[in-house]
Amino acid sequence: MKNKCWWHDKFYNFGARMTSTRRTIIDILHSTREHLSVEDIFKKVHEMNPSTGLTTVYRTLDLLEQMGMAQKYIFGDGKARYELAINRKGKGYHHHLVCVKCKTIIDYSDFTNNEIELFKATKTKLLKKYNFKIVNHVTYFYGLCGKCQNL
Amino acid sequence: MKNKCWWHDKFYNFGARMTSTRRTIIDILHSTREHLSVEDIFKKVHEMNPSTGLTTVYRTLDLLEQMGMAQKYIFGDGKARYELAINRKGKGYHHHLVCVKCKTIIDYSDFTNNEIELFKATKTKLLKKYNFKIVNHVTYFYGLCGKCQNL
DNA sequence: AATGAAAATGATAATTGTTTTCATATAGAT
DNA sequence: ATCTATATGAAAACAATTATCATTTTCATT
Ligand SMILES: [Mn+2]
Ligand SMILES: [Mn+2]
Ligand SMILES: [Zn+2]
Ligand SMILES: [Zn+2]
Repeated sequence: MKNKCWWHDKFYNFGARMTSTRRTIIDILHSTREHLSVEDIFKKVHEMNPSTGLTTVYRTLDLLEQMGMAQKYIFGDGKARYELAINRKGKGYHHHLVCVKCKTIIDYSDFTNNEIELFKATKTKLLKKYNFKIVNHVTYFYGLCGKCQNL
Repeated sequence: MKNKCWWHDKFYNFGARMTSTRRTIIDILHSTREHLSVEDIFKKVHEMNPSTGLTTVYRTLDLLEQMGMAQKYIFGDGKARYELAINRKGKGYHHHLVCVKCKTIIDYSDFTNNEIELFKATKTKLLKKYNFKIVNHVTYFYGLCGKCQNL
């Protein structure tokens, strides 16, 4: 692994090394808008380098999550799914709409000011009332996507 | 199983029968404020009737969820947890605060009018914008409980 | 460029939570 | 009391994830 890239330092500061498999996985996550399962990612890695083991994919995703570079989701189909926390388009924090029928996942990030305000208020309230310090929150909206409503 | 109870009809309408194990499990869920794992529930059932199998506990919880009597949660420790949807104290829909350190789970149900209003608005917005029909939503607040903040 | 210690990897086995299977037992309508 | 659909328990199967350990790779130091 010769040439550096922007995340080299991130890894270094975390006491981790940059390897080609890790870079491949980051690239894969970068290049999709989907919420890939570990198996999905493994298959894609395998196309580039068939000698890579599934274990390494698990370990890398775990690392990325700990570094705050990736988000892990458990939508309810029994397998973890991952997404870059900060992607190329700067898409940051967002929620998810999960179709209970076809399992499609839609990102929902266009929050209204009202929604943003409210979260801040809730944060304050929970700290006061329950002495609970929120570091993040996750919301899943379950329902029916357009297609599935007409079946 | 002789005497009827209030949920007898609920079962009947669902084409399900009332059995002593099912009643035991409902009682267990009724008598706690915790979010019990399947294993937790199995242990308690086992105290009352050691011949009950774990499979039946799984099956019963599944049934209760399908009937809308229980809620299943996956908080992130890899095991499902259950809670009665409508309990004796009439506690209904609520969110959860999950301490990332000690894994304590706190119920959070005292929503402000503002919060309730906003959810309705969001529901409408999502239907309009994504043509997505929400049937329910789940929010997990992750953070540090009072105790764990001072460690 | 060669060296060496720390970190990463892959193959395999082990673990864990959950589901399936199937023969037997039970609920509850008749 | 009888009968049939439903529920059950034991065991095996399953699927996702994690642990183990010998080998390879990274990268700071020579
Ligand atoms: Mn997303
Ligand atoms: Mn709860
Ligand atoms: Zn759908
Ligand atoms: Zn805590």
